[in-house]
Order: sequence, then C-alpha cells, then structure tokens
Amino acid sequence: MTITEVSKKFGLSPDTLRYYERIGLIPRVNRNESGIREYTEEDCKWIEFIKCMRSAGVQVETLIEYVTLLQQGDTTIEARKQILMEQRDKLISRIEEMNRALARLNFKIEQYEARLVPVENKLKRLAHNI
Amino acid sequence: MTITEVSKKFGLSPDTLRYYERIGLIPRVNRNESGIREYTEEDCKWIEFIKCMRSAGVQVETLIEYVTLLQQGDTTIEARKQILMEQRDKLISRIEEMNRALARLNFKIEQYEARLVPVENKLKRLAHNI
DNA sequence: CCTTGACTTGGAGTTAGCTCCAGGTTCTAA
DNA sequence: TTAGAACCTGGAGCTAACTCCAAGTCAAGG
Repeated sequence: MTITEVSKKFGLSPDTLRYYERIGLIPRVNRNESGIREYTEEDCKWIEFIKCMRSAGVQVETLIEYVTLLQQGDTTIEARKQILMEQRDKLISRIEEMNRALARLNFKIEQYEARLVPVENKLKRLAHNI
Repeated sequence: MTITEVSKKFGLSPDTLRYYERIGLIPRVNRNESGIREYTEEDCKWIEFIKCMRSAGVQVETLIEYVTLLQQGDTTIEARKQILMEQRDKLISRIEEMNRALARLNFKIEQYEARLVPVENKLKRLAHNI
C-alpha cells in the first residue's frame, strides 16, 4: 500500500505517518526501488494499533518505548506488560474522570430542559453548581 | 480564600488560576485593598466545574465561550444548552473510543498473563494484532 | 521530450495549554 | 525595621504532537 492509501484507510495524514516513522513510533517501512514507501499488512496492523492507542490519549513517547522494547525481543516481555498495565490503569482513571464530567453535563442539560428557562435567575446557582 | 488555598484545593497551580482569569475562563476575581485576589465560594464552585470539564478534555476555548454567554444573561440560554449538548456528545464518543482501547489493552495483557511468555514467538502475531 | 503530480527528505512553523520570569508591591515575623 | 515570603502584572518560554514547506526525484500521460 502507498502512503496515501494507508493515510485514507486510517485517517492519519501522510505527514503524520512519515512523522511517526521518523520518531520511531512506526518501525521503518520498506521502500521500493525508487525510494517510495510500500506498507505491508504487518505495517498496517501496527498503525491501526497506534491509531487506537493515540486516539485514547496514550502518549507518543510511551508508544515509542513500547515499540522499542518489542523490537528487542523476548527479554523485554515483562517490561512491555508493565507498560500495558500502566496504560490500562491510566485509561481507567481517565474514563472515570470523563464519566464524572458526563454526569455533570447531563445534569446541567436536564436543568435547561426542565423549562428552567423562565426561572433561570432564581435557580441559577443550583443549575450551575452541581 | 487566597490563590494558594484555591490552588491546593483544586490541584491547579496559582499560575494556571491567574492564566484562566486572564483569558476569561474564570470571571474576574475580586481583589482586596492591596490588590490581592480574594476568591469567593462562588468563584470556587466555578473553578471546580472548570477543573472537572478540563480534566475530561473539554477545550478551554469552549469553556470561555460558555462563560461569556453565561455573563450575557438569560437571552443566551439556548446557545449555552447547545454547547453543553455538543460537549456531551463529544464526551460520549471519546469515552467509547477509550473503552475500545481499554478492551484492546486488556486483551493484550491477558495474552501476556496466559504464560504466553515461553511461546511468545509463535503467538506474537496473534498477541499484537487484536 | 516535457509537464504534471505523487512521492522523498530534513527542517522550520504552528497550536493548545500551560509555566516561568522579571520587576515591583505588600504582609509577616523576628 | 528589615529580611523573607507571598502576592501582583505583563510578557516570554516551553512541550507535545503534529503540520507545513522547500528542494529534489521519479513515473506516466500527452
């Protein structure tokens, strides 16, 4: 696959794909005779994983660390597992944080919906503070 | 309350609190005779709300828009509700995205836990690609 | 043969959201 | 009454993660 195909497939710009490769987040992609990137199935699978983690907020640096360990072979299995577990914990707390915010938004929206409109002034405090 | 007290209470640095006020994310806080900020209960409630939204990833710009509308009174109620609903939708899709990433992390970790260690090479593909 | 368009590289620029700093004032405790 | 801590303001600096750009290569169509 060419870079534009991969770009369209995953919704990452060609610039981003090149950038990811440059910083070591994606292992070096093979080039054809004239130096143009030719993405393999394997490359795509990895990119999809990266896309998934990035869009969940996992830091680029962490993912680089992970791919680096991966390339070092079986001796790094424990370290990799550690990273995954750390990221899982972080993800869980961020999800909890977001659920709290969501509950709050829902409450506020309900206030607006319960024809709060005409008595907004009176109930302003209540509506804003929970 | 002084700025350091508020800072400690919400885990936002004094610099951040001043910054938020400067950009209009927090309405102007009253100063005492010698120009030092004196946060009211009201200020604190607002800051807590902002903190909650920010830590869920709601953009500063969006929150500024919201507080601006709020200060313009009852004529902006519909617009405010609109913002809240947009943010709720965004939040929901981000939570979904994060749950997908979480499921994936959990799967990978399980692979590592199921004594994948000795057969890592054989199952490498499976472990990485889902 | 020549132009067009997609690709290459290395490096510079951009954006959001803080974070730090200099230079100045004011409160607090010895 | 003086040293030091905490505060003020305006502005500069920083970090993460892209995003854009210039200058060059190459394949394909007219």
